[in-house]
Amino acid sequence: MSFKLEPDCALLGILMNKPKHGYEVEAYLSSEMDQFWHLSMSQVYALLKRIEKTGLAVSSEQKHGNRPNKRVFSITETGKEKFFEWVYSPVKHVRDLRVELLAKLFFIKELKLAGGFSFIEKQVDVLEDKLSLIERSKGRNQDEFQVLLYSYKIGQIRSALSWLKECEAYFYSDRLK
Amino acid sequence: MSFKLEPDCALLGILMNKPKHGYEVEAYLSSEMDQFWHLSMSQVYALLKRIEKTGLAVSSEQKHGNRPNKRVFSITETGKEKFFEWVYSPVKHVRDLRVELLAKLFFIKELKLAGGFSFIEKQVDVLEDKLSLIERSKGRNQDEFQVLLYSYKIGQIRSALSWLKECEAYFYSDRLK
DNA sequence: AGAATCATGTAAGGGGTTACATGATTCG
DNA sequence: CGAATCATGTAACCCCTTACATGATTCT
Repeated sequence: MSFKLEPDCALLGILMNKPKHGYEVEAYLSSEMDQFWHLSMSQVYALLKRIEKTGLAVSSEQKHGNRPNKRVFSITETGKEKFFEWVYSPVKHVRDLRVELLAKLFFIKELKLAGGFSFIEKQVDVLEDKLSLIERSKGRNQDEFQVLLYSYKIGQIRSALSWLKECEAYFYSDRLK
Repeated sequence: MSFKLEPDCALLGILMNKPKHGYEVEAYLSSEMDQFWHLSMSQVYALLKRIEKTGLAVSSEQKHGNRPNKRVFSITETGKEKFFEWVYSPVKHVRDLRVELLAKLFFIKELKLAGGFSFIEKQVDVLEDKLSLIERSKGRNQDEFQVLLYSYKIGQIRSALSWLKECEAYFYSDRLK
């Protein structure tokens, strides 16, 4: 893992349905995902280049009239594997819920992938483990400031857990898969 | 503002009590602040250099025996102004509560600064404004996914707000200042 | 005619991480 | 005697942001 996975995997998700060129990817991002994630034009091109370099996608030029060529990126088999591995892995840190977990949920819904319900269960487990670890540490600790920090984390995790219940409702239709 | 304020201002806080050299700053960081914030040795040296370049601190070499010289950094008047401005400003984003707000609270307590209680009030106001904005947007919005995102944010802010009540208790002694 | 959209990038610059380089002293 | 601590940095590398450069087409 030589690069940060998050933005690359999300772009892979965008290429899952059909091959797209940079401008198209950006258009998709800003119309469908802008609510929770944003990438600049330049960054999209840079990431697509990186994704190609690491073998997760391949590109080919498409001519159209005398306008500049489009460089169309298609996801490879390796890319698909990477994407599925990513999309079904719960995030490890609470700070990654807002963007990365949202992105995963988005793709599971958007690409009509199976297992959304059980994916959320996995994320719940991760957070519950974290919660009980912190609660135990808090009990053992006397430092007032440290206790304040633990309280913060506990609050954030509890609120995330009850939000995940809402997410389960959103994925209710996948329940039997 | 040509640089990210957060780490620089925190280092300024460490220099507030007395001048320190790089190694000492790092030692302070890892013994007192490591619970919520970490900087590598190299990064400490780099940041101190930057702080000096921007006039927030000055350094002088101190010889001691035949060991390598210490470069001791002292905060300047400009640096102090910057620090006070930073330390009493509430953070604008929920994502900055965990590290940056904690750091501010830490310094207010550690340096026995006045106004901790009212600082927390300011932070509460910022979050309440954000909360009511989001709640209004949520009411107007029909998209299920967007609503899920709003729910997440609302949950995080509510939990942060009730945590700030705990912080007020921690700063109770400053109440009359 | 001028603005927005389509379409692709490069360049410069800042931020941060990890590894590397150096060397004395002090503790166990 | 070897490990940890004291003490300072540089170099390489990756990530991301902003600004810049180019040029056709289509909408108003």
